[in-house]
Amino acid sequence: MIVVMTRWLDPDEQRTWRAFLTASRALMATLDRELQRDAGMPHAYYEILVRLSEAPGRQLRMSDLADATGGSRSRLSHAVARLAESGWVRREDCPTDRRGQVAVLTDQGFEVLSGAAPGHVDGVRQHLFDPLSPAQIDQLRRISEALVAHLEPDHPTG
Amino acid sequence: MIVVMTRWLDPDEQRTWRAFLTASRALMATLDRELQRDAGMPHAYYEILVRLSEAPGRQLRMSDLADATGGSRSRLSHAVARLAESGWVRREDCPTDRRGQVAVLTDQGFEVLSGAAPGHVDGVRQHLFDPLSPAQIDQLRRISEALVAHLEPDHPTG
DNA sequence: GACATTTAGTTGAGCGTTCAACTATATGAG
DNA sequence: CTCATATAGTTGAACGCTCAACTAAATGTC
Repeated sequence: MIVVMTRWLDPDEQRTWRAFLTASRALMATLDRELQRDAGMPHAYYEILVRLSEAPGRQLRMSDLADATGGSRSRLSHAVARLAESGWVRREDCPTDRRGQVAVLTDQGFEVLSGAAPGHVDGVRQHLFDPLSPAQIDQLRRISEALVAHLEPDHPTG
Repeated sequence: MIVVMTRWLDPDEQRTWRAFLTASRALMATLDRELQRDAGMPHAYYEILVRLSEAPGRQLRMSDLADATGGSRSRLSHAVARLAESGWVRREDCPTDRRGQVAVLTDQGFEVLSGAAPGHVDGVRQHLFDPLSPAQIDQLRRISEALVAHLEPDHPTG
């Protein structure tokens, strides 16, 4: 039996990891707080509305919506239930698969989204893009895509 | 009254923002799941133990610990209560400020941390550092530090 | 065509975070 | 010294997410 020793993070890696942790956490916390304050919804719910608004007919199968927003089916089920209570999303039976459900963005949901979007985009600009140079923005895209490509293969969906 | 139009994200910015969102979410979700599975605690709690283990006497004032882990005092209060239930952290009155509390890492807490650390570091390596080139790792540090510098100034602490 | 397996989605409990309200002590102004 | 204010920390409710267990319908196999 061979036990491979853990290679610890050297000071530079330590610094990178903690900076990344602090930055992404602070960024998400800030955007979440802004969205909660201005639109009364967390960022995760905003994203659901965005994906629906972009889909043909402003509707999407639950599974597709779950994949698009990168969460479990369970999470989406709860989230759509909540969004339906608010009147921003409506559920419909899927005509082609009797197990399926389709989430539909309501007109009211579209209104709310339209009201929230400008402020949110301003926030993303202010907190993410403005502090970075064009070169850094490009680097961030490549880095993120490399990480996604590496992580995606096997992520459980609950 | 002047209303400044929101400048929407162009396709490139859109792509960068979504990639970053997906990457950081998937990364944190993965590390969280691994830590929960291997050590029975979420990443946020692991971080609390790490900070305590690094402090002189393995102890820290609640406020300092809250700042170090980048969360609200309320969150820390709840978290330390939970960690104390597990026997990993102990509270003590602060000798110099009678309002104050000191969180102390217990020997058992140190053991648990020592057991969890190798697996977690492996995870960070595997999911964050391995997919990136040395240049990208350097870029990520600079980008993260720029974002932190821009965000830190005013973040409410609840 | 019957039966095992897979897929779609829901449900409820448990947990961690947020928010607002609160207690208690420390600090600063007059 | 006194009173207003600021700081340290806690508390409970509301909320969103995870996990495991579950129902129901679709698909593959013999």
